[in-house]
Amino acid sequence: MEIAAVRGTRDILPGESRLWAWVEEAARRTCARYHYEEIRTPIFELAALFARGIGEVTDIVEKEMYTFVDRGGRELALRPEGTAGVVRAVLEHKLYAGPLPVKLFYVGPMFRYERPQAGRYRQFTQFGVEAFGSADAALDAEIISLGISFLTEVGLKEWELRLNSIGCPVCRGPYRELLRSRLEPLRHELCVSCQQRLDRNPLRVLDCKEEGCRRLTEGIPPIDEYLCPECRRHWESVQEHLNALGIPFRRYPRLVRGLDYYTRTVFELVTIGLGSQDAVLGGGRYDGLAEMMGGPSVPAIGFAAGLDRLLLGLEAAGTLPEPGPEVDLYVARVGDVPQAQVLRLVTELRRQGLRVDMDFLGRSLKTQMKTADRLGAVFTLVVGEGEWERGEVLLRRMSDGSQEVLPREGLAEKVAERLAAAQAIARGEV
RNA sequence: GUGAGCGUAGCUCAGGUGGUUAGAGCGCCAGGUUGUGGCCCUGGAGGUCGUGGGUUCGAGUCCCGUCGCUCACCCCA
Repeated sequence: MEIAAVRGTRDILPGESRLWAWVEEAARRTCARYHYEEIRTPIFELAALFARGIGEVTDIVEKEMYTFVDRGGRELALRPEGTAGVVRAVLEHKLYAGPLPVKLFYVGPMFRYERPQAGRYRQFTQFGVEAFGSADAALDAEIISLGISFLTEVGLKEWELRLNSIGCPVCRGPYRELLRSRLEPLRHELCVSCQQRLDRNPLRVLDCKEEGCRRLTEGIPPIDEYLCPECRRHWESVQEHLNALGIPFRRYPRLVRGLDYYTRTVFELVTIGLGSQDAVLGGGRYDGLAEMMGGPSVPAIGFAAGLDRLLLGLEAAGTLPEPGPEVDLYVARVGDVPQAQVLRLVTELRRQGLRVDMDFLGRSLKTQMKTADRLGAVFTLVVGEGEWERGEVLLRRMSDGSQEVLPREGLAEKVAERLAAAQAIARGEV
């Protein structure tokens, strides 16, 4: 086999796929509780959408997009994140003209051309939430609360909420200039990438991990001391709401995030045990994005959670759910019973709603039992020559090995009864 | 794009200083019980040692290239 899954992509095999279904269900359940509804947007869009939405000078747009030209000459790109497409859809369908706020979520694959490493893939899956049409700080708190509810729902207990406000264009301008004027004289002492950041997006110097850069920026007052009155009020209100909800957070002045569209609130939920890719959920407010994309001014806030990363974190924490039984019933065939009749019986049982499998390899009873055991079958139905000729089958309860002979007629109902009883006992209800 | 580490059975890995038929555990299949799972025992199948070249009487082992994977930087979920 010389053809393998391409770099940065991977197959989710049975065993892991059940975990994905479980995480996505948790996301859907959580969204339902907060009344956020699902939106499904295309996996590819015009490349210009992302350039305009995310920012021309971001790494994502400059070097990480999967772009291609289709047969019609359109410049397209696989979506590198979810927000731009959702905003496009909201504008295109004028959802902002309906009941507000518009509260949406999505789950699906995103694509970025980066070097893969732990918790980072070229195709990865994000669960994201966006709310449009309100600048109320209570909505910021709701979104953050939703994010935490989701993490709680999947059993992630160790997290830290990092929170900051990066203001609006009005207050960010002067602060950017302050940064420039303070750092320009020290330019040669900054790391190479920070020297570039100084020209392009000075805010990003703040979250550089280089020790040297950190020291140089230590004395600079945090951005939240430079917020305009409206942004300051919003920032304080967000914190008050979180306090009222009992959600602990850490003010994190260095948190600025890399996407251009953020305004005011930015936040990150980080987890432990994930190496350097520990941010499992991140987002913020983007009040200017709709307008930047040619629509009316629609304030909005959202987050995206990396599900690949989240699953890694849960695995590291050892809190993933145990696999349950794969079938309710395994049907074992012994002797000269025609396979066609067994298949028919199995199909009847399945039509009753039971989860049933059977042997297709003509293996020994012992091996079939072993298979039933491995699948976690609650019962094994032994279809043997003798009983079959008398119109009977043998039902074995795997937990204790007890067996009973049942008539072939009306079997599905009987098995369903026994199964319900066994499951009630397993749940400790009896 | 930069740096480092690693490629041996389906999986996880052993294989001092080069030496004959390349091993283990788990998994799979069969048997021990001619109709009964978990535990145990026996046997079996399964490997171009990533790949190409070089050194050598001889390379899984040493050298170089190449491909792949992993981790980190960058950035981000």
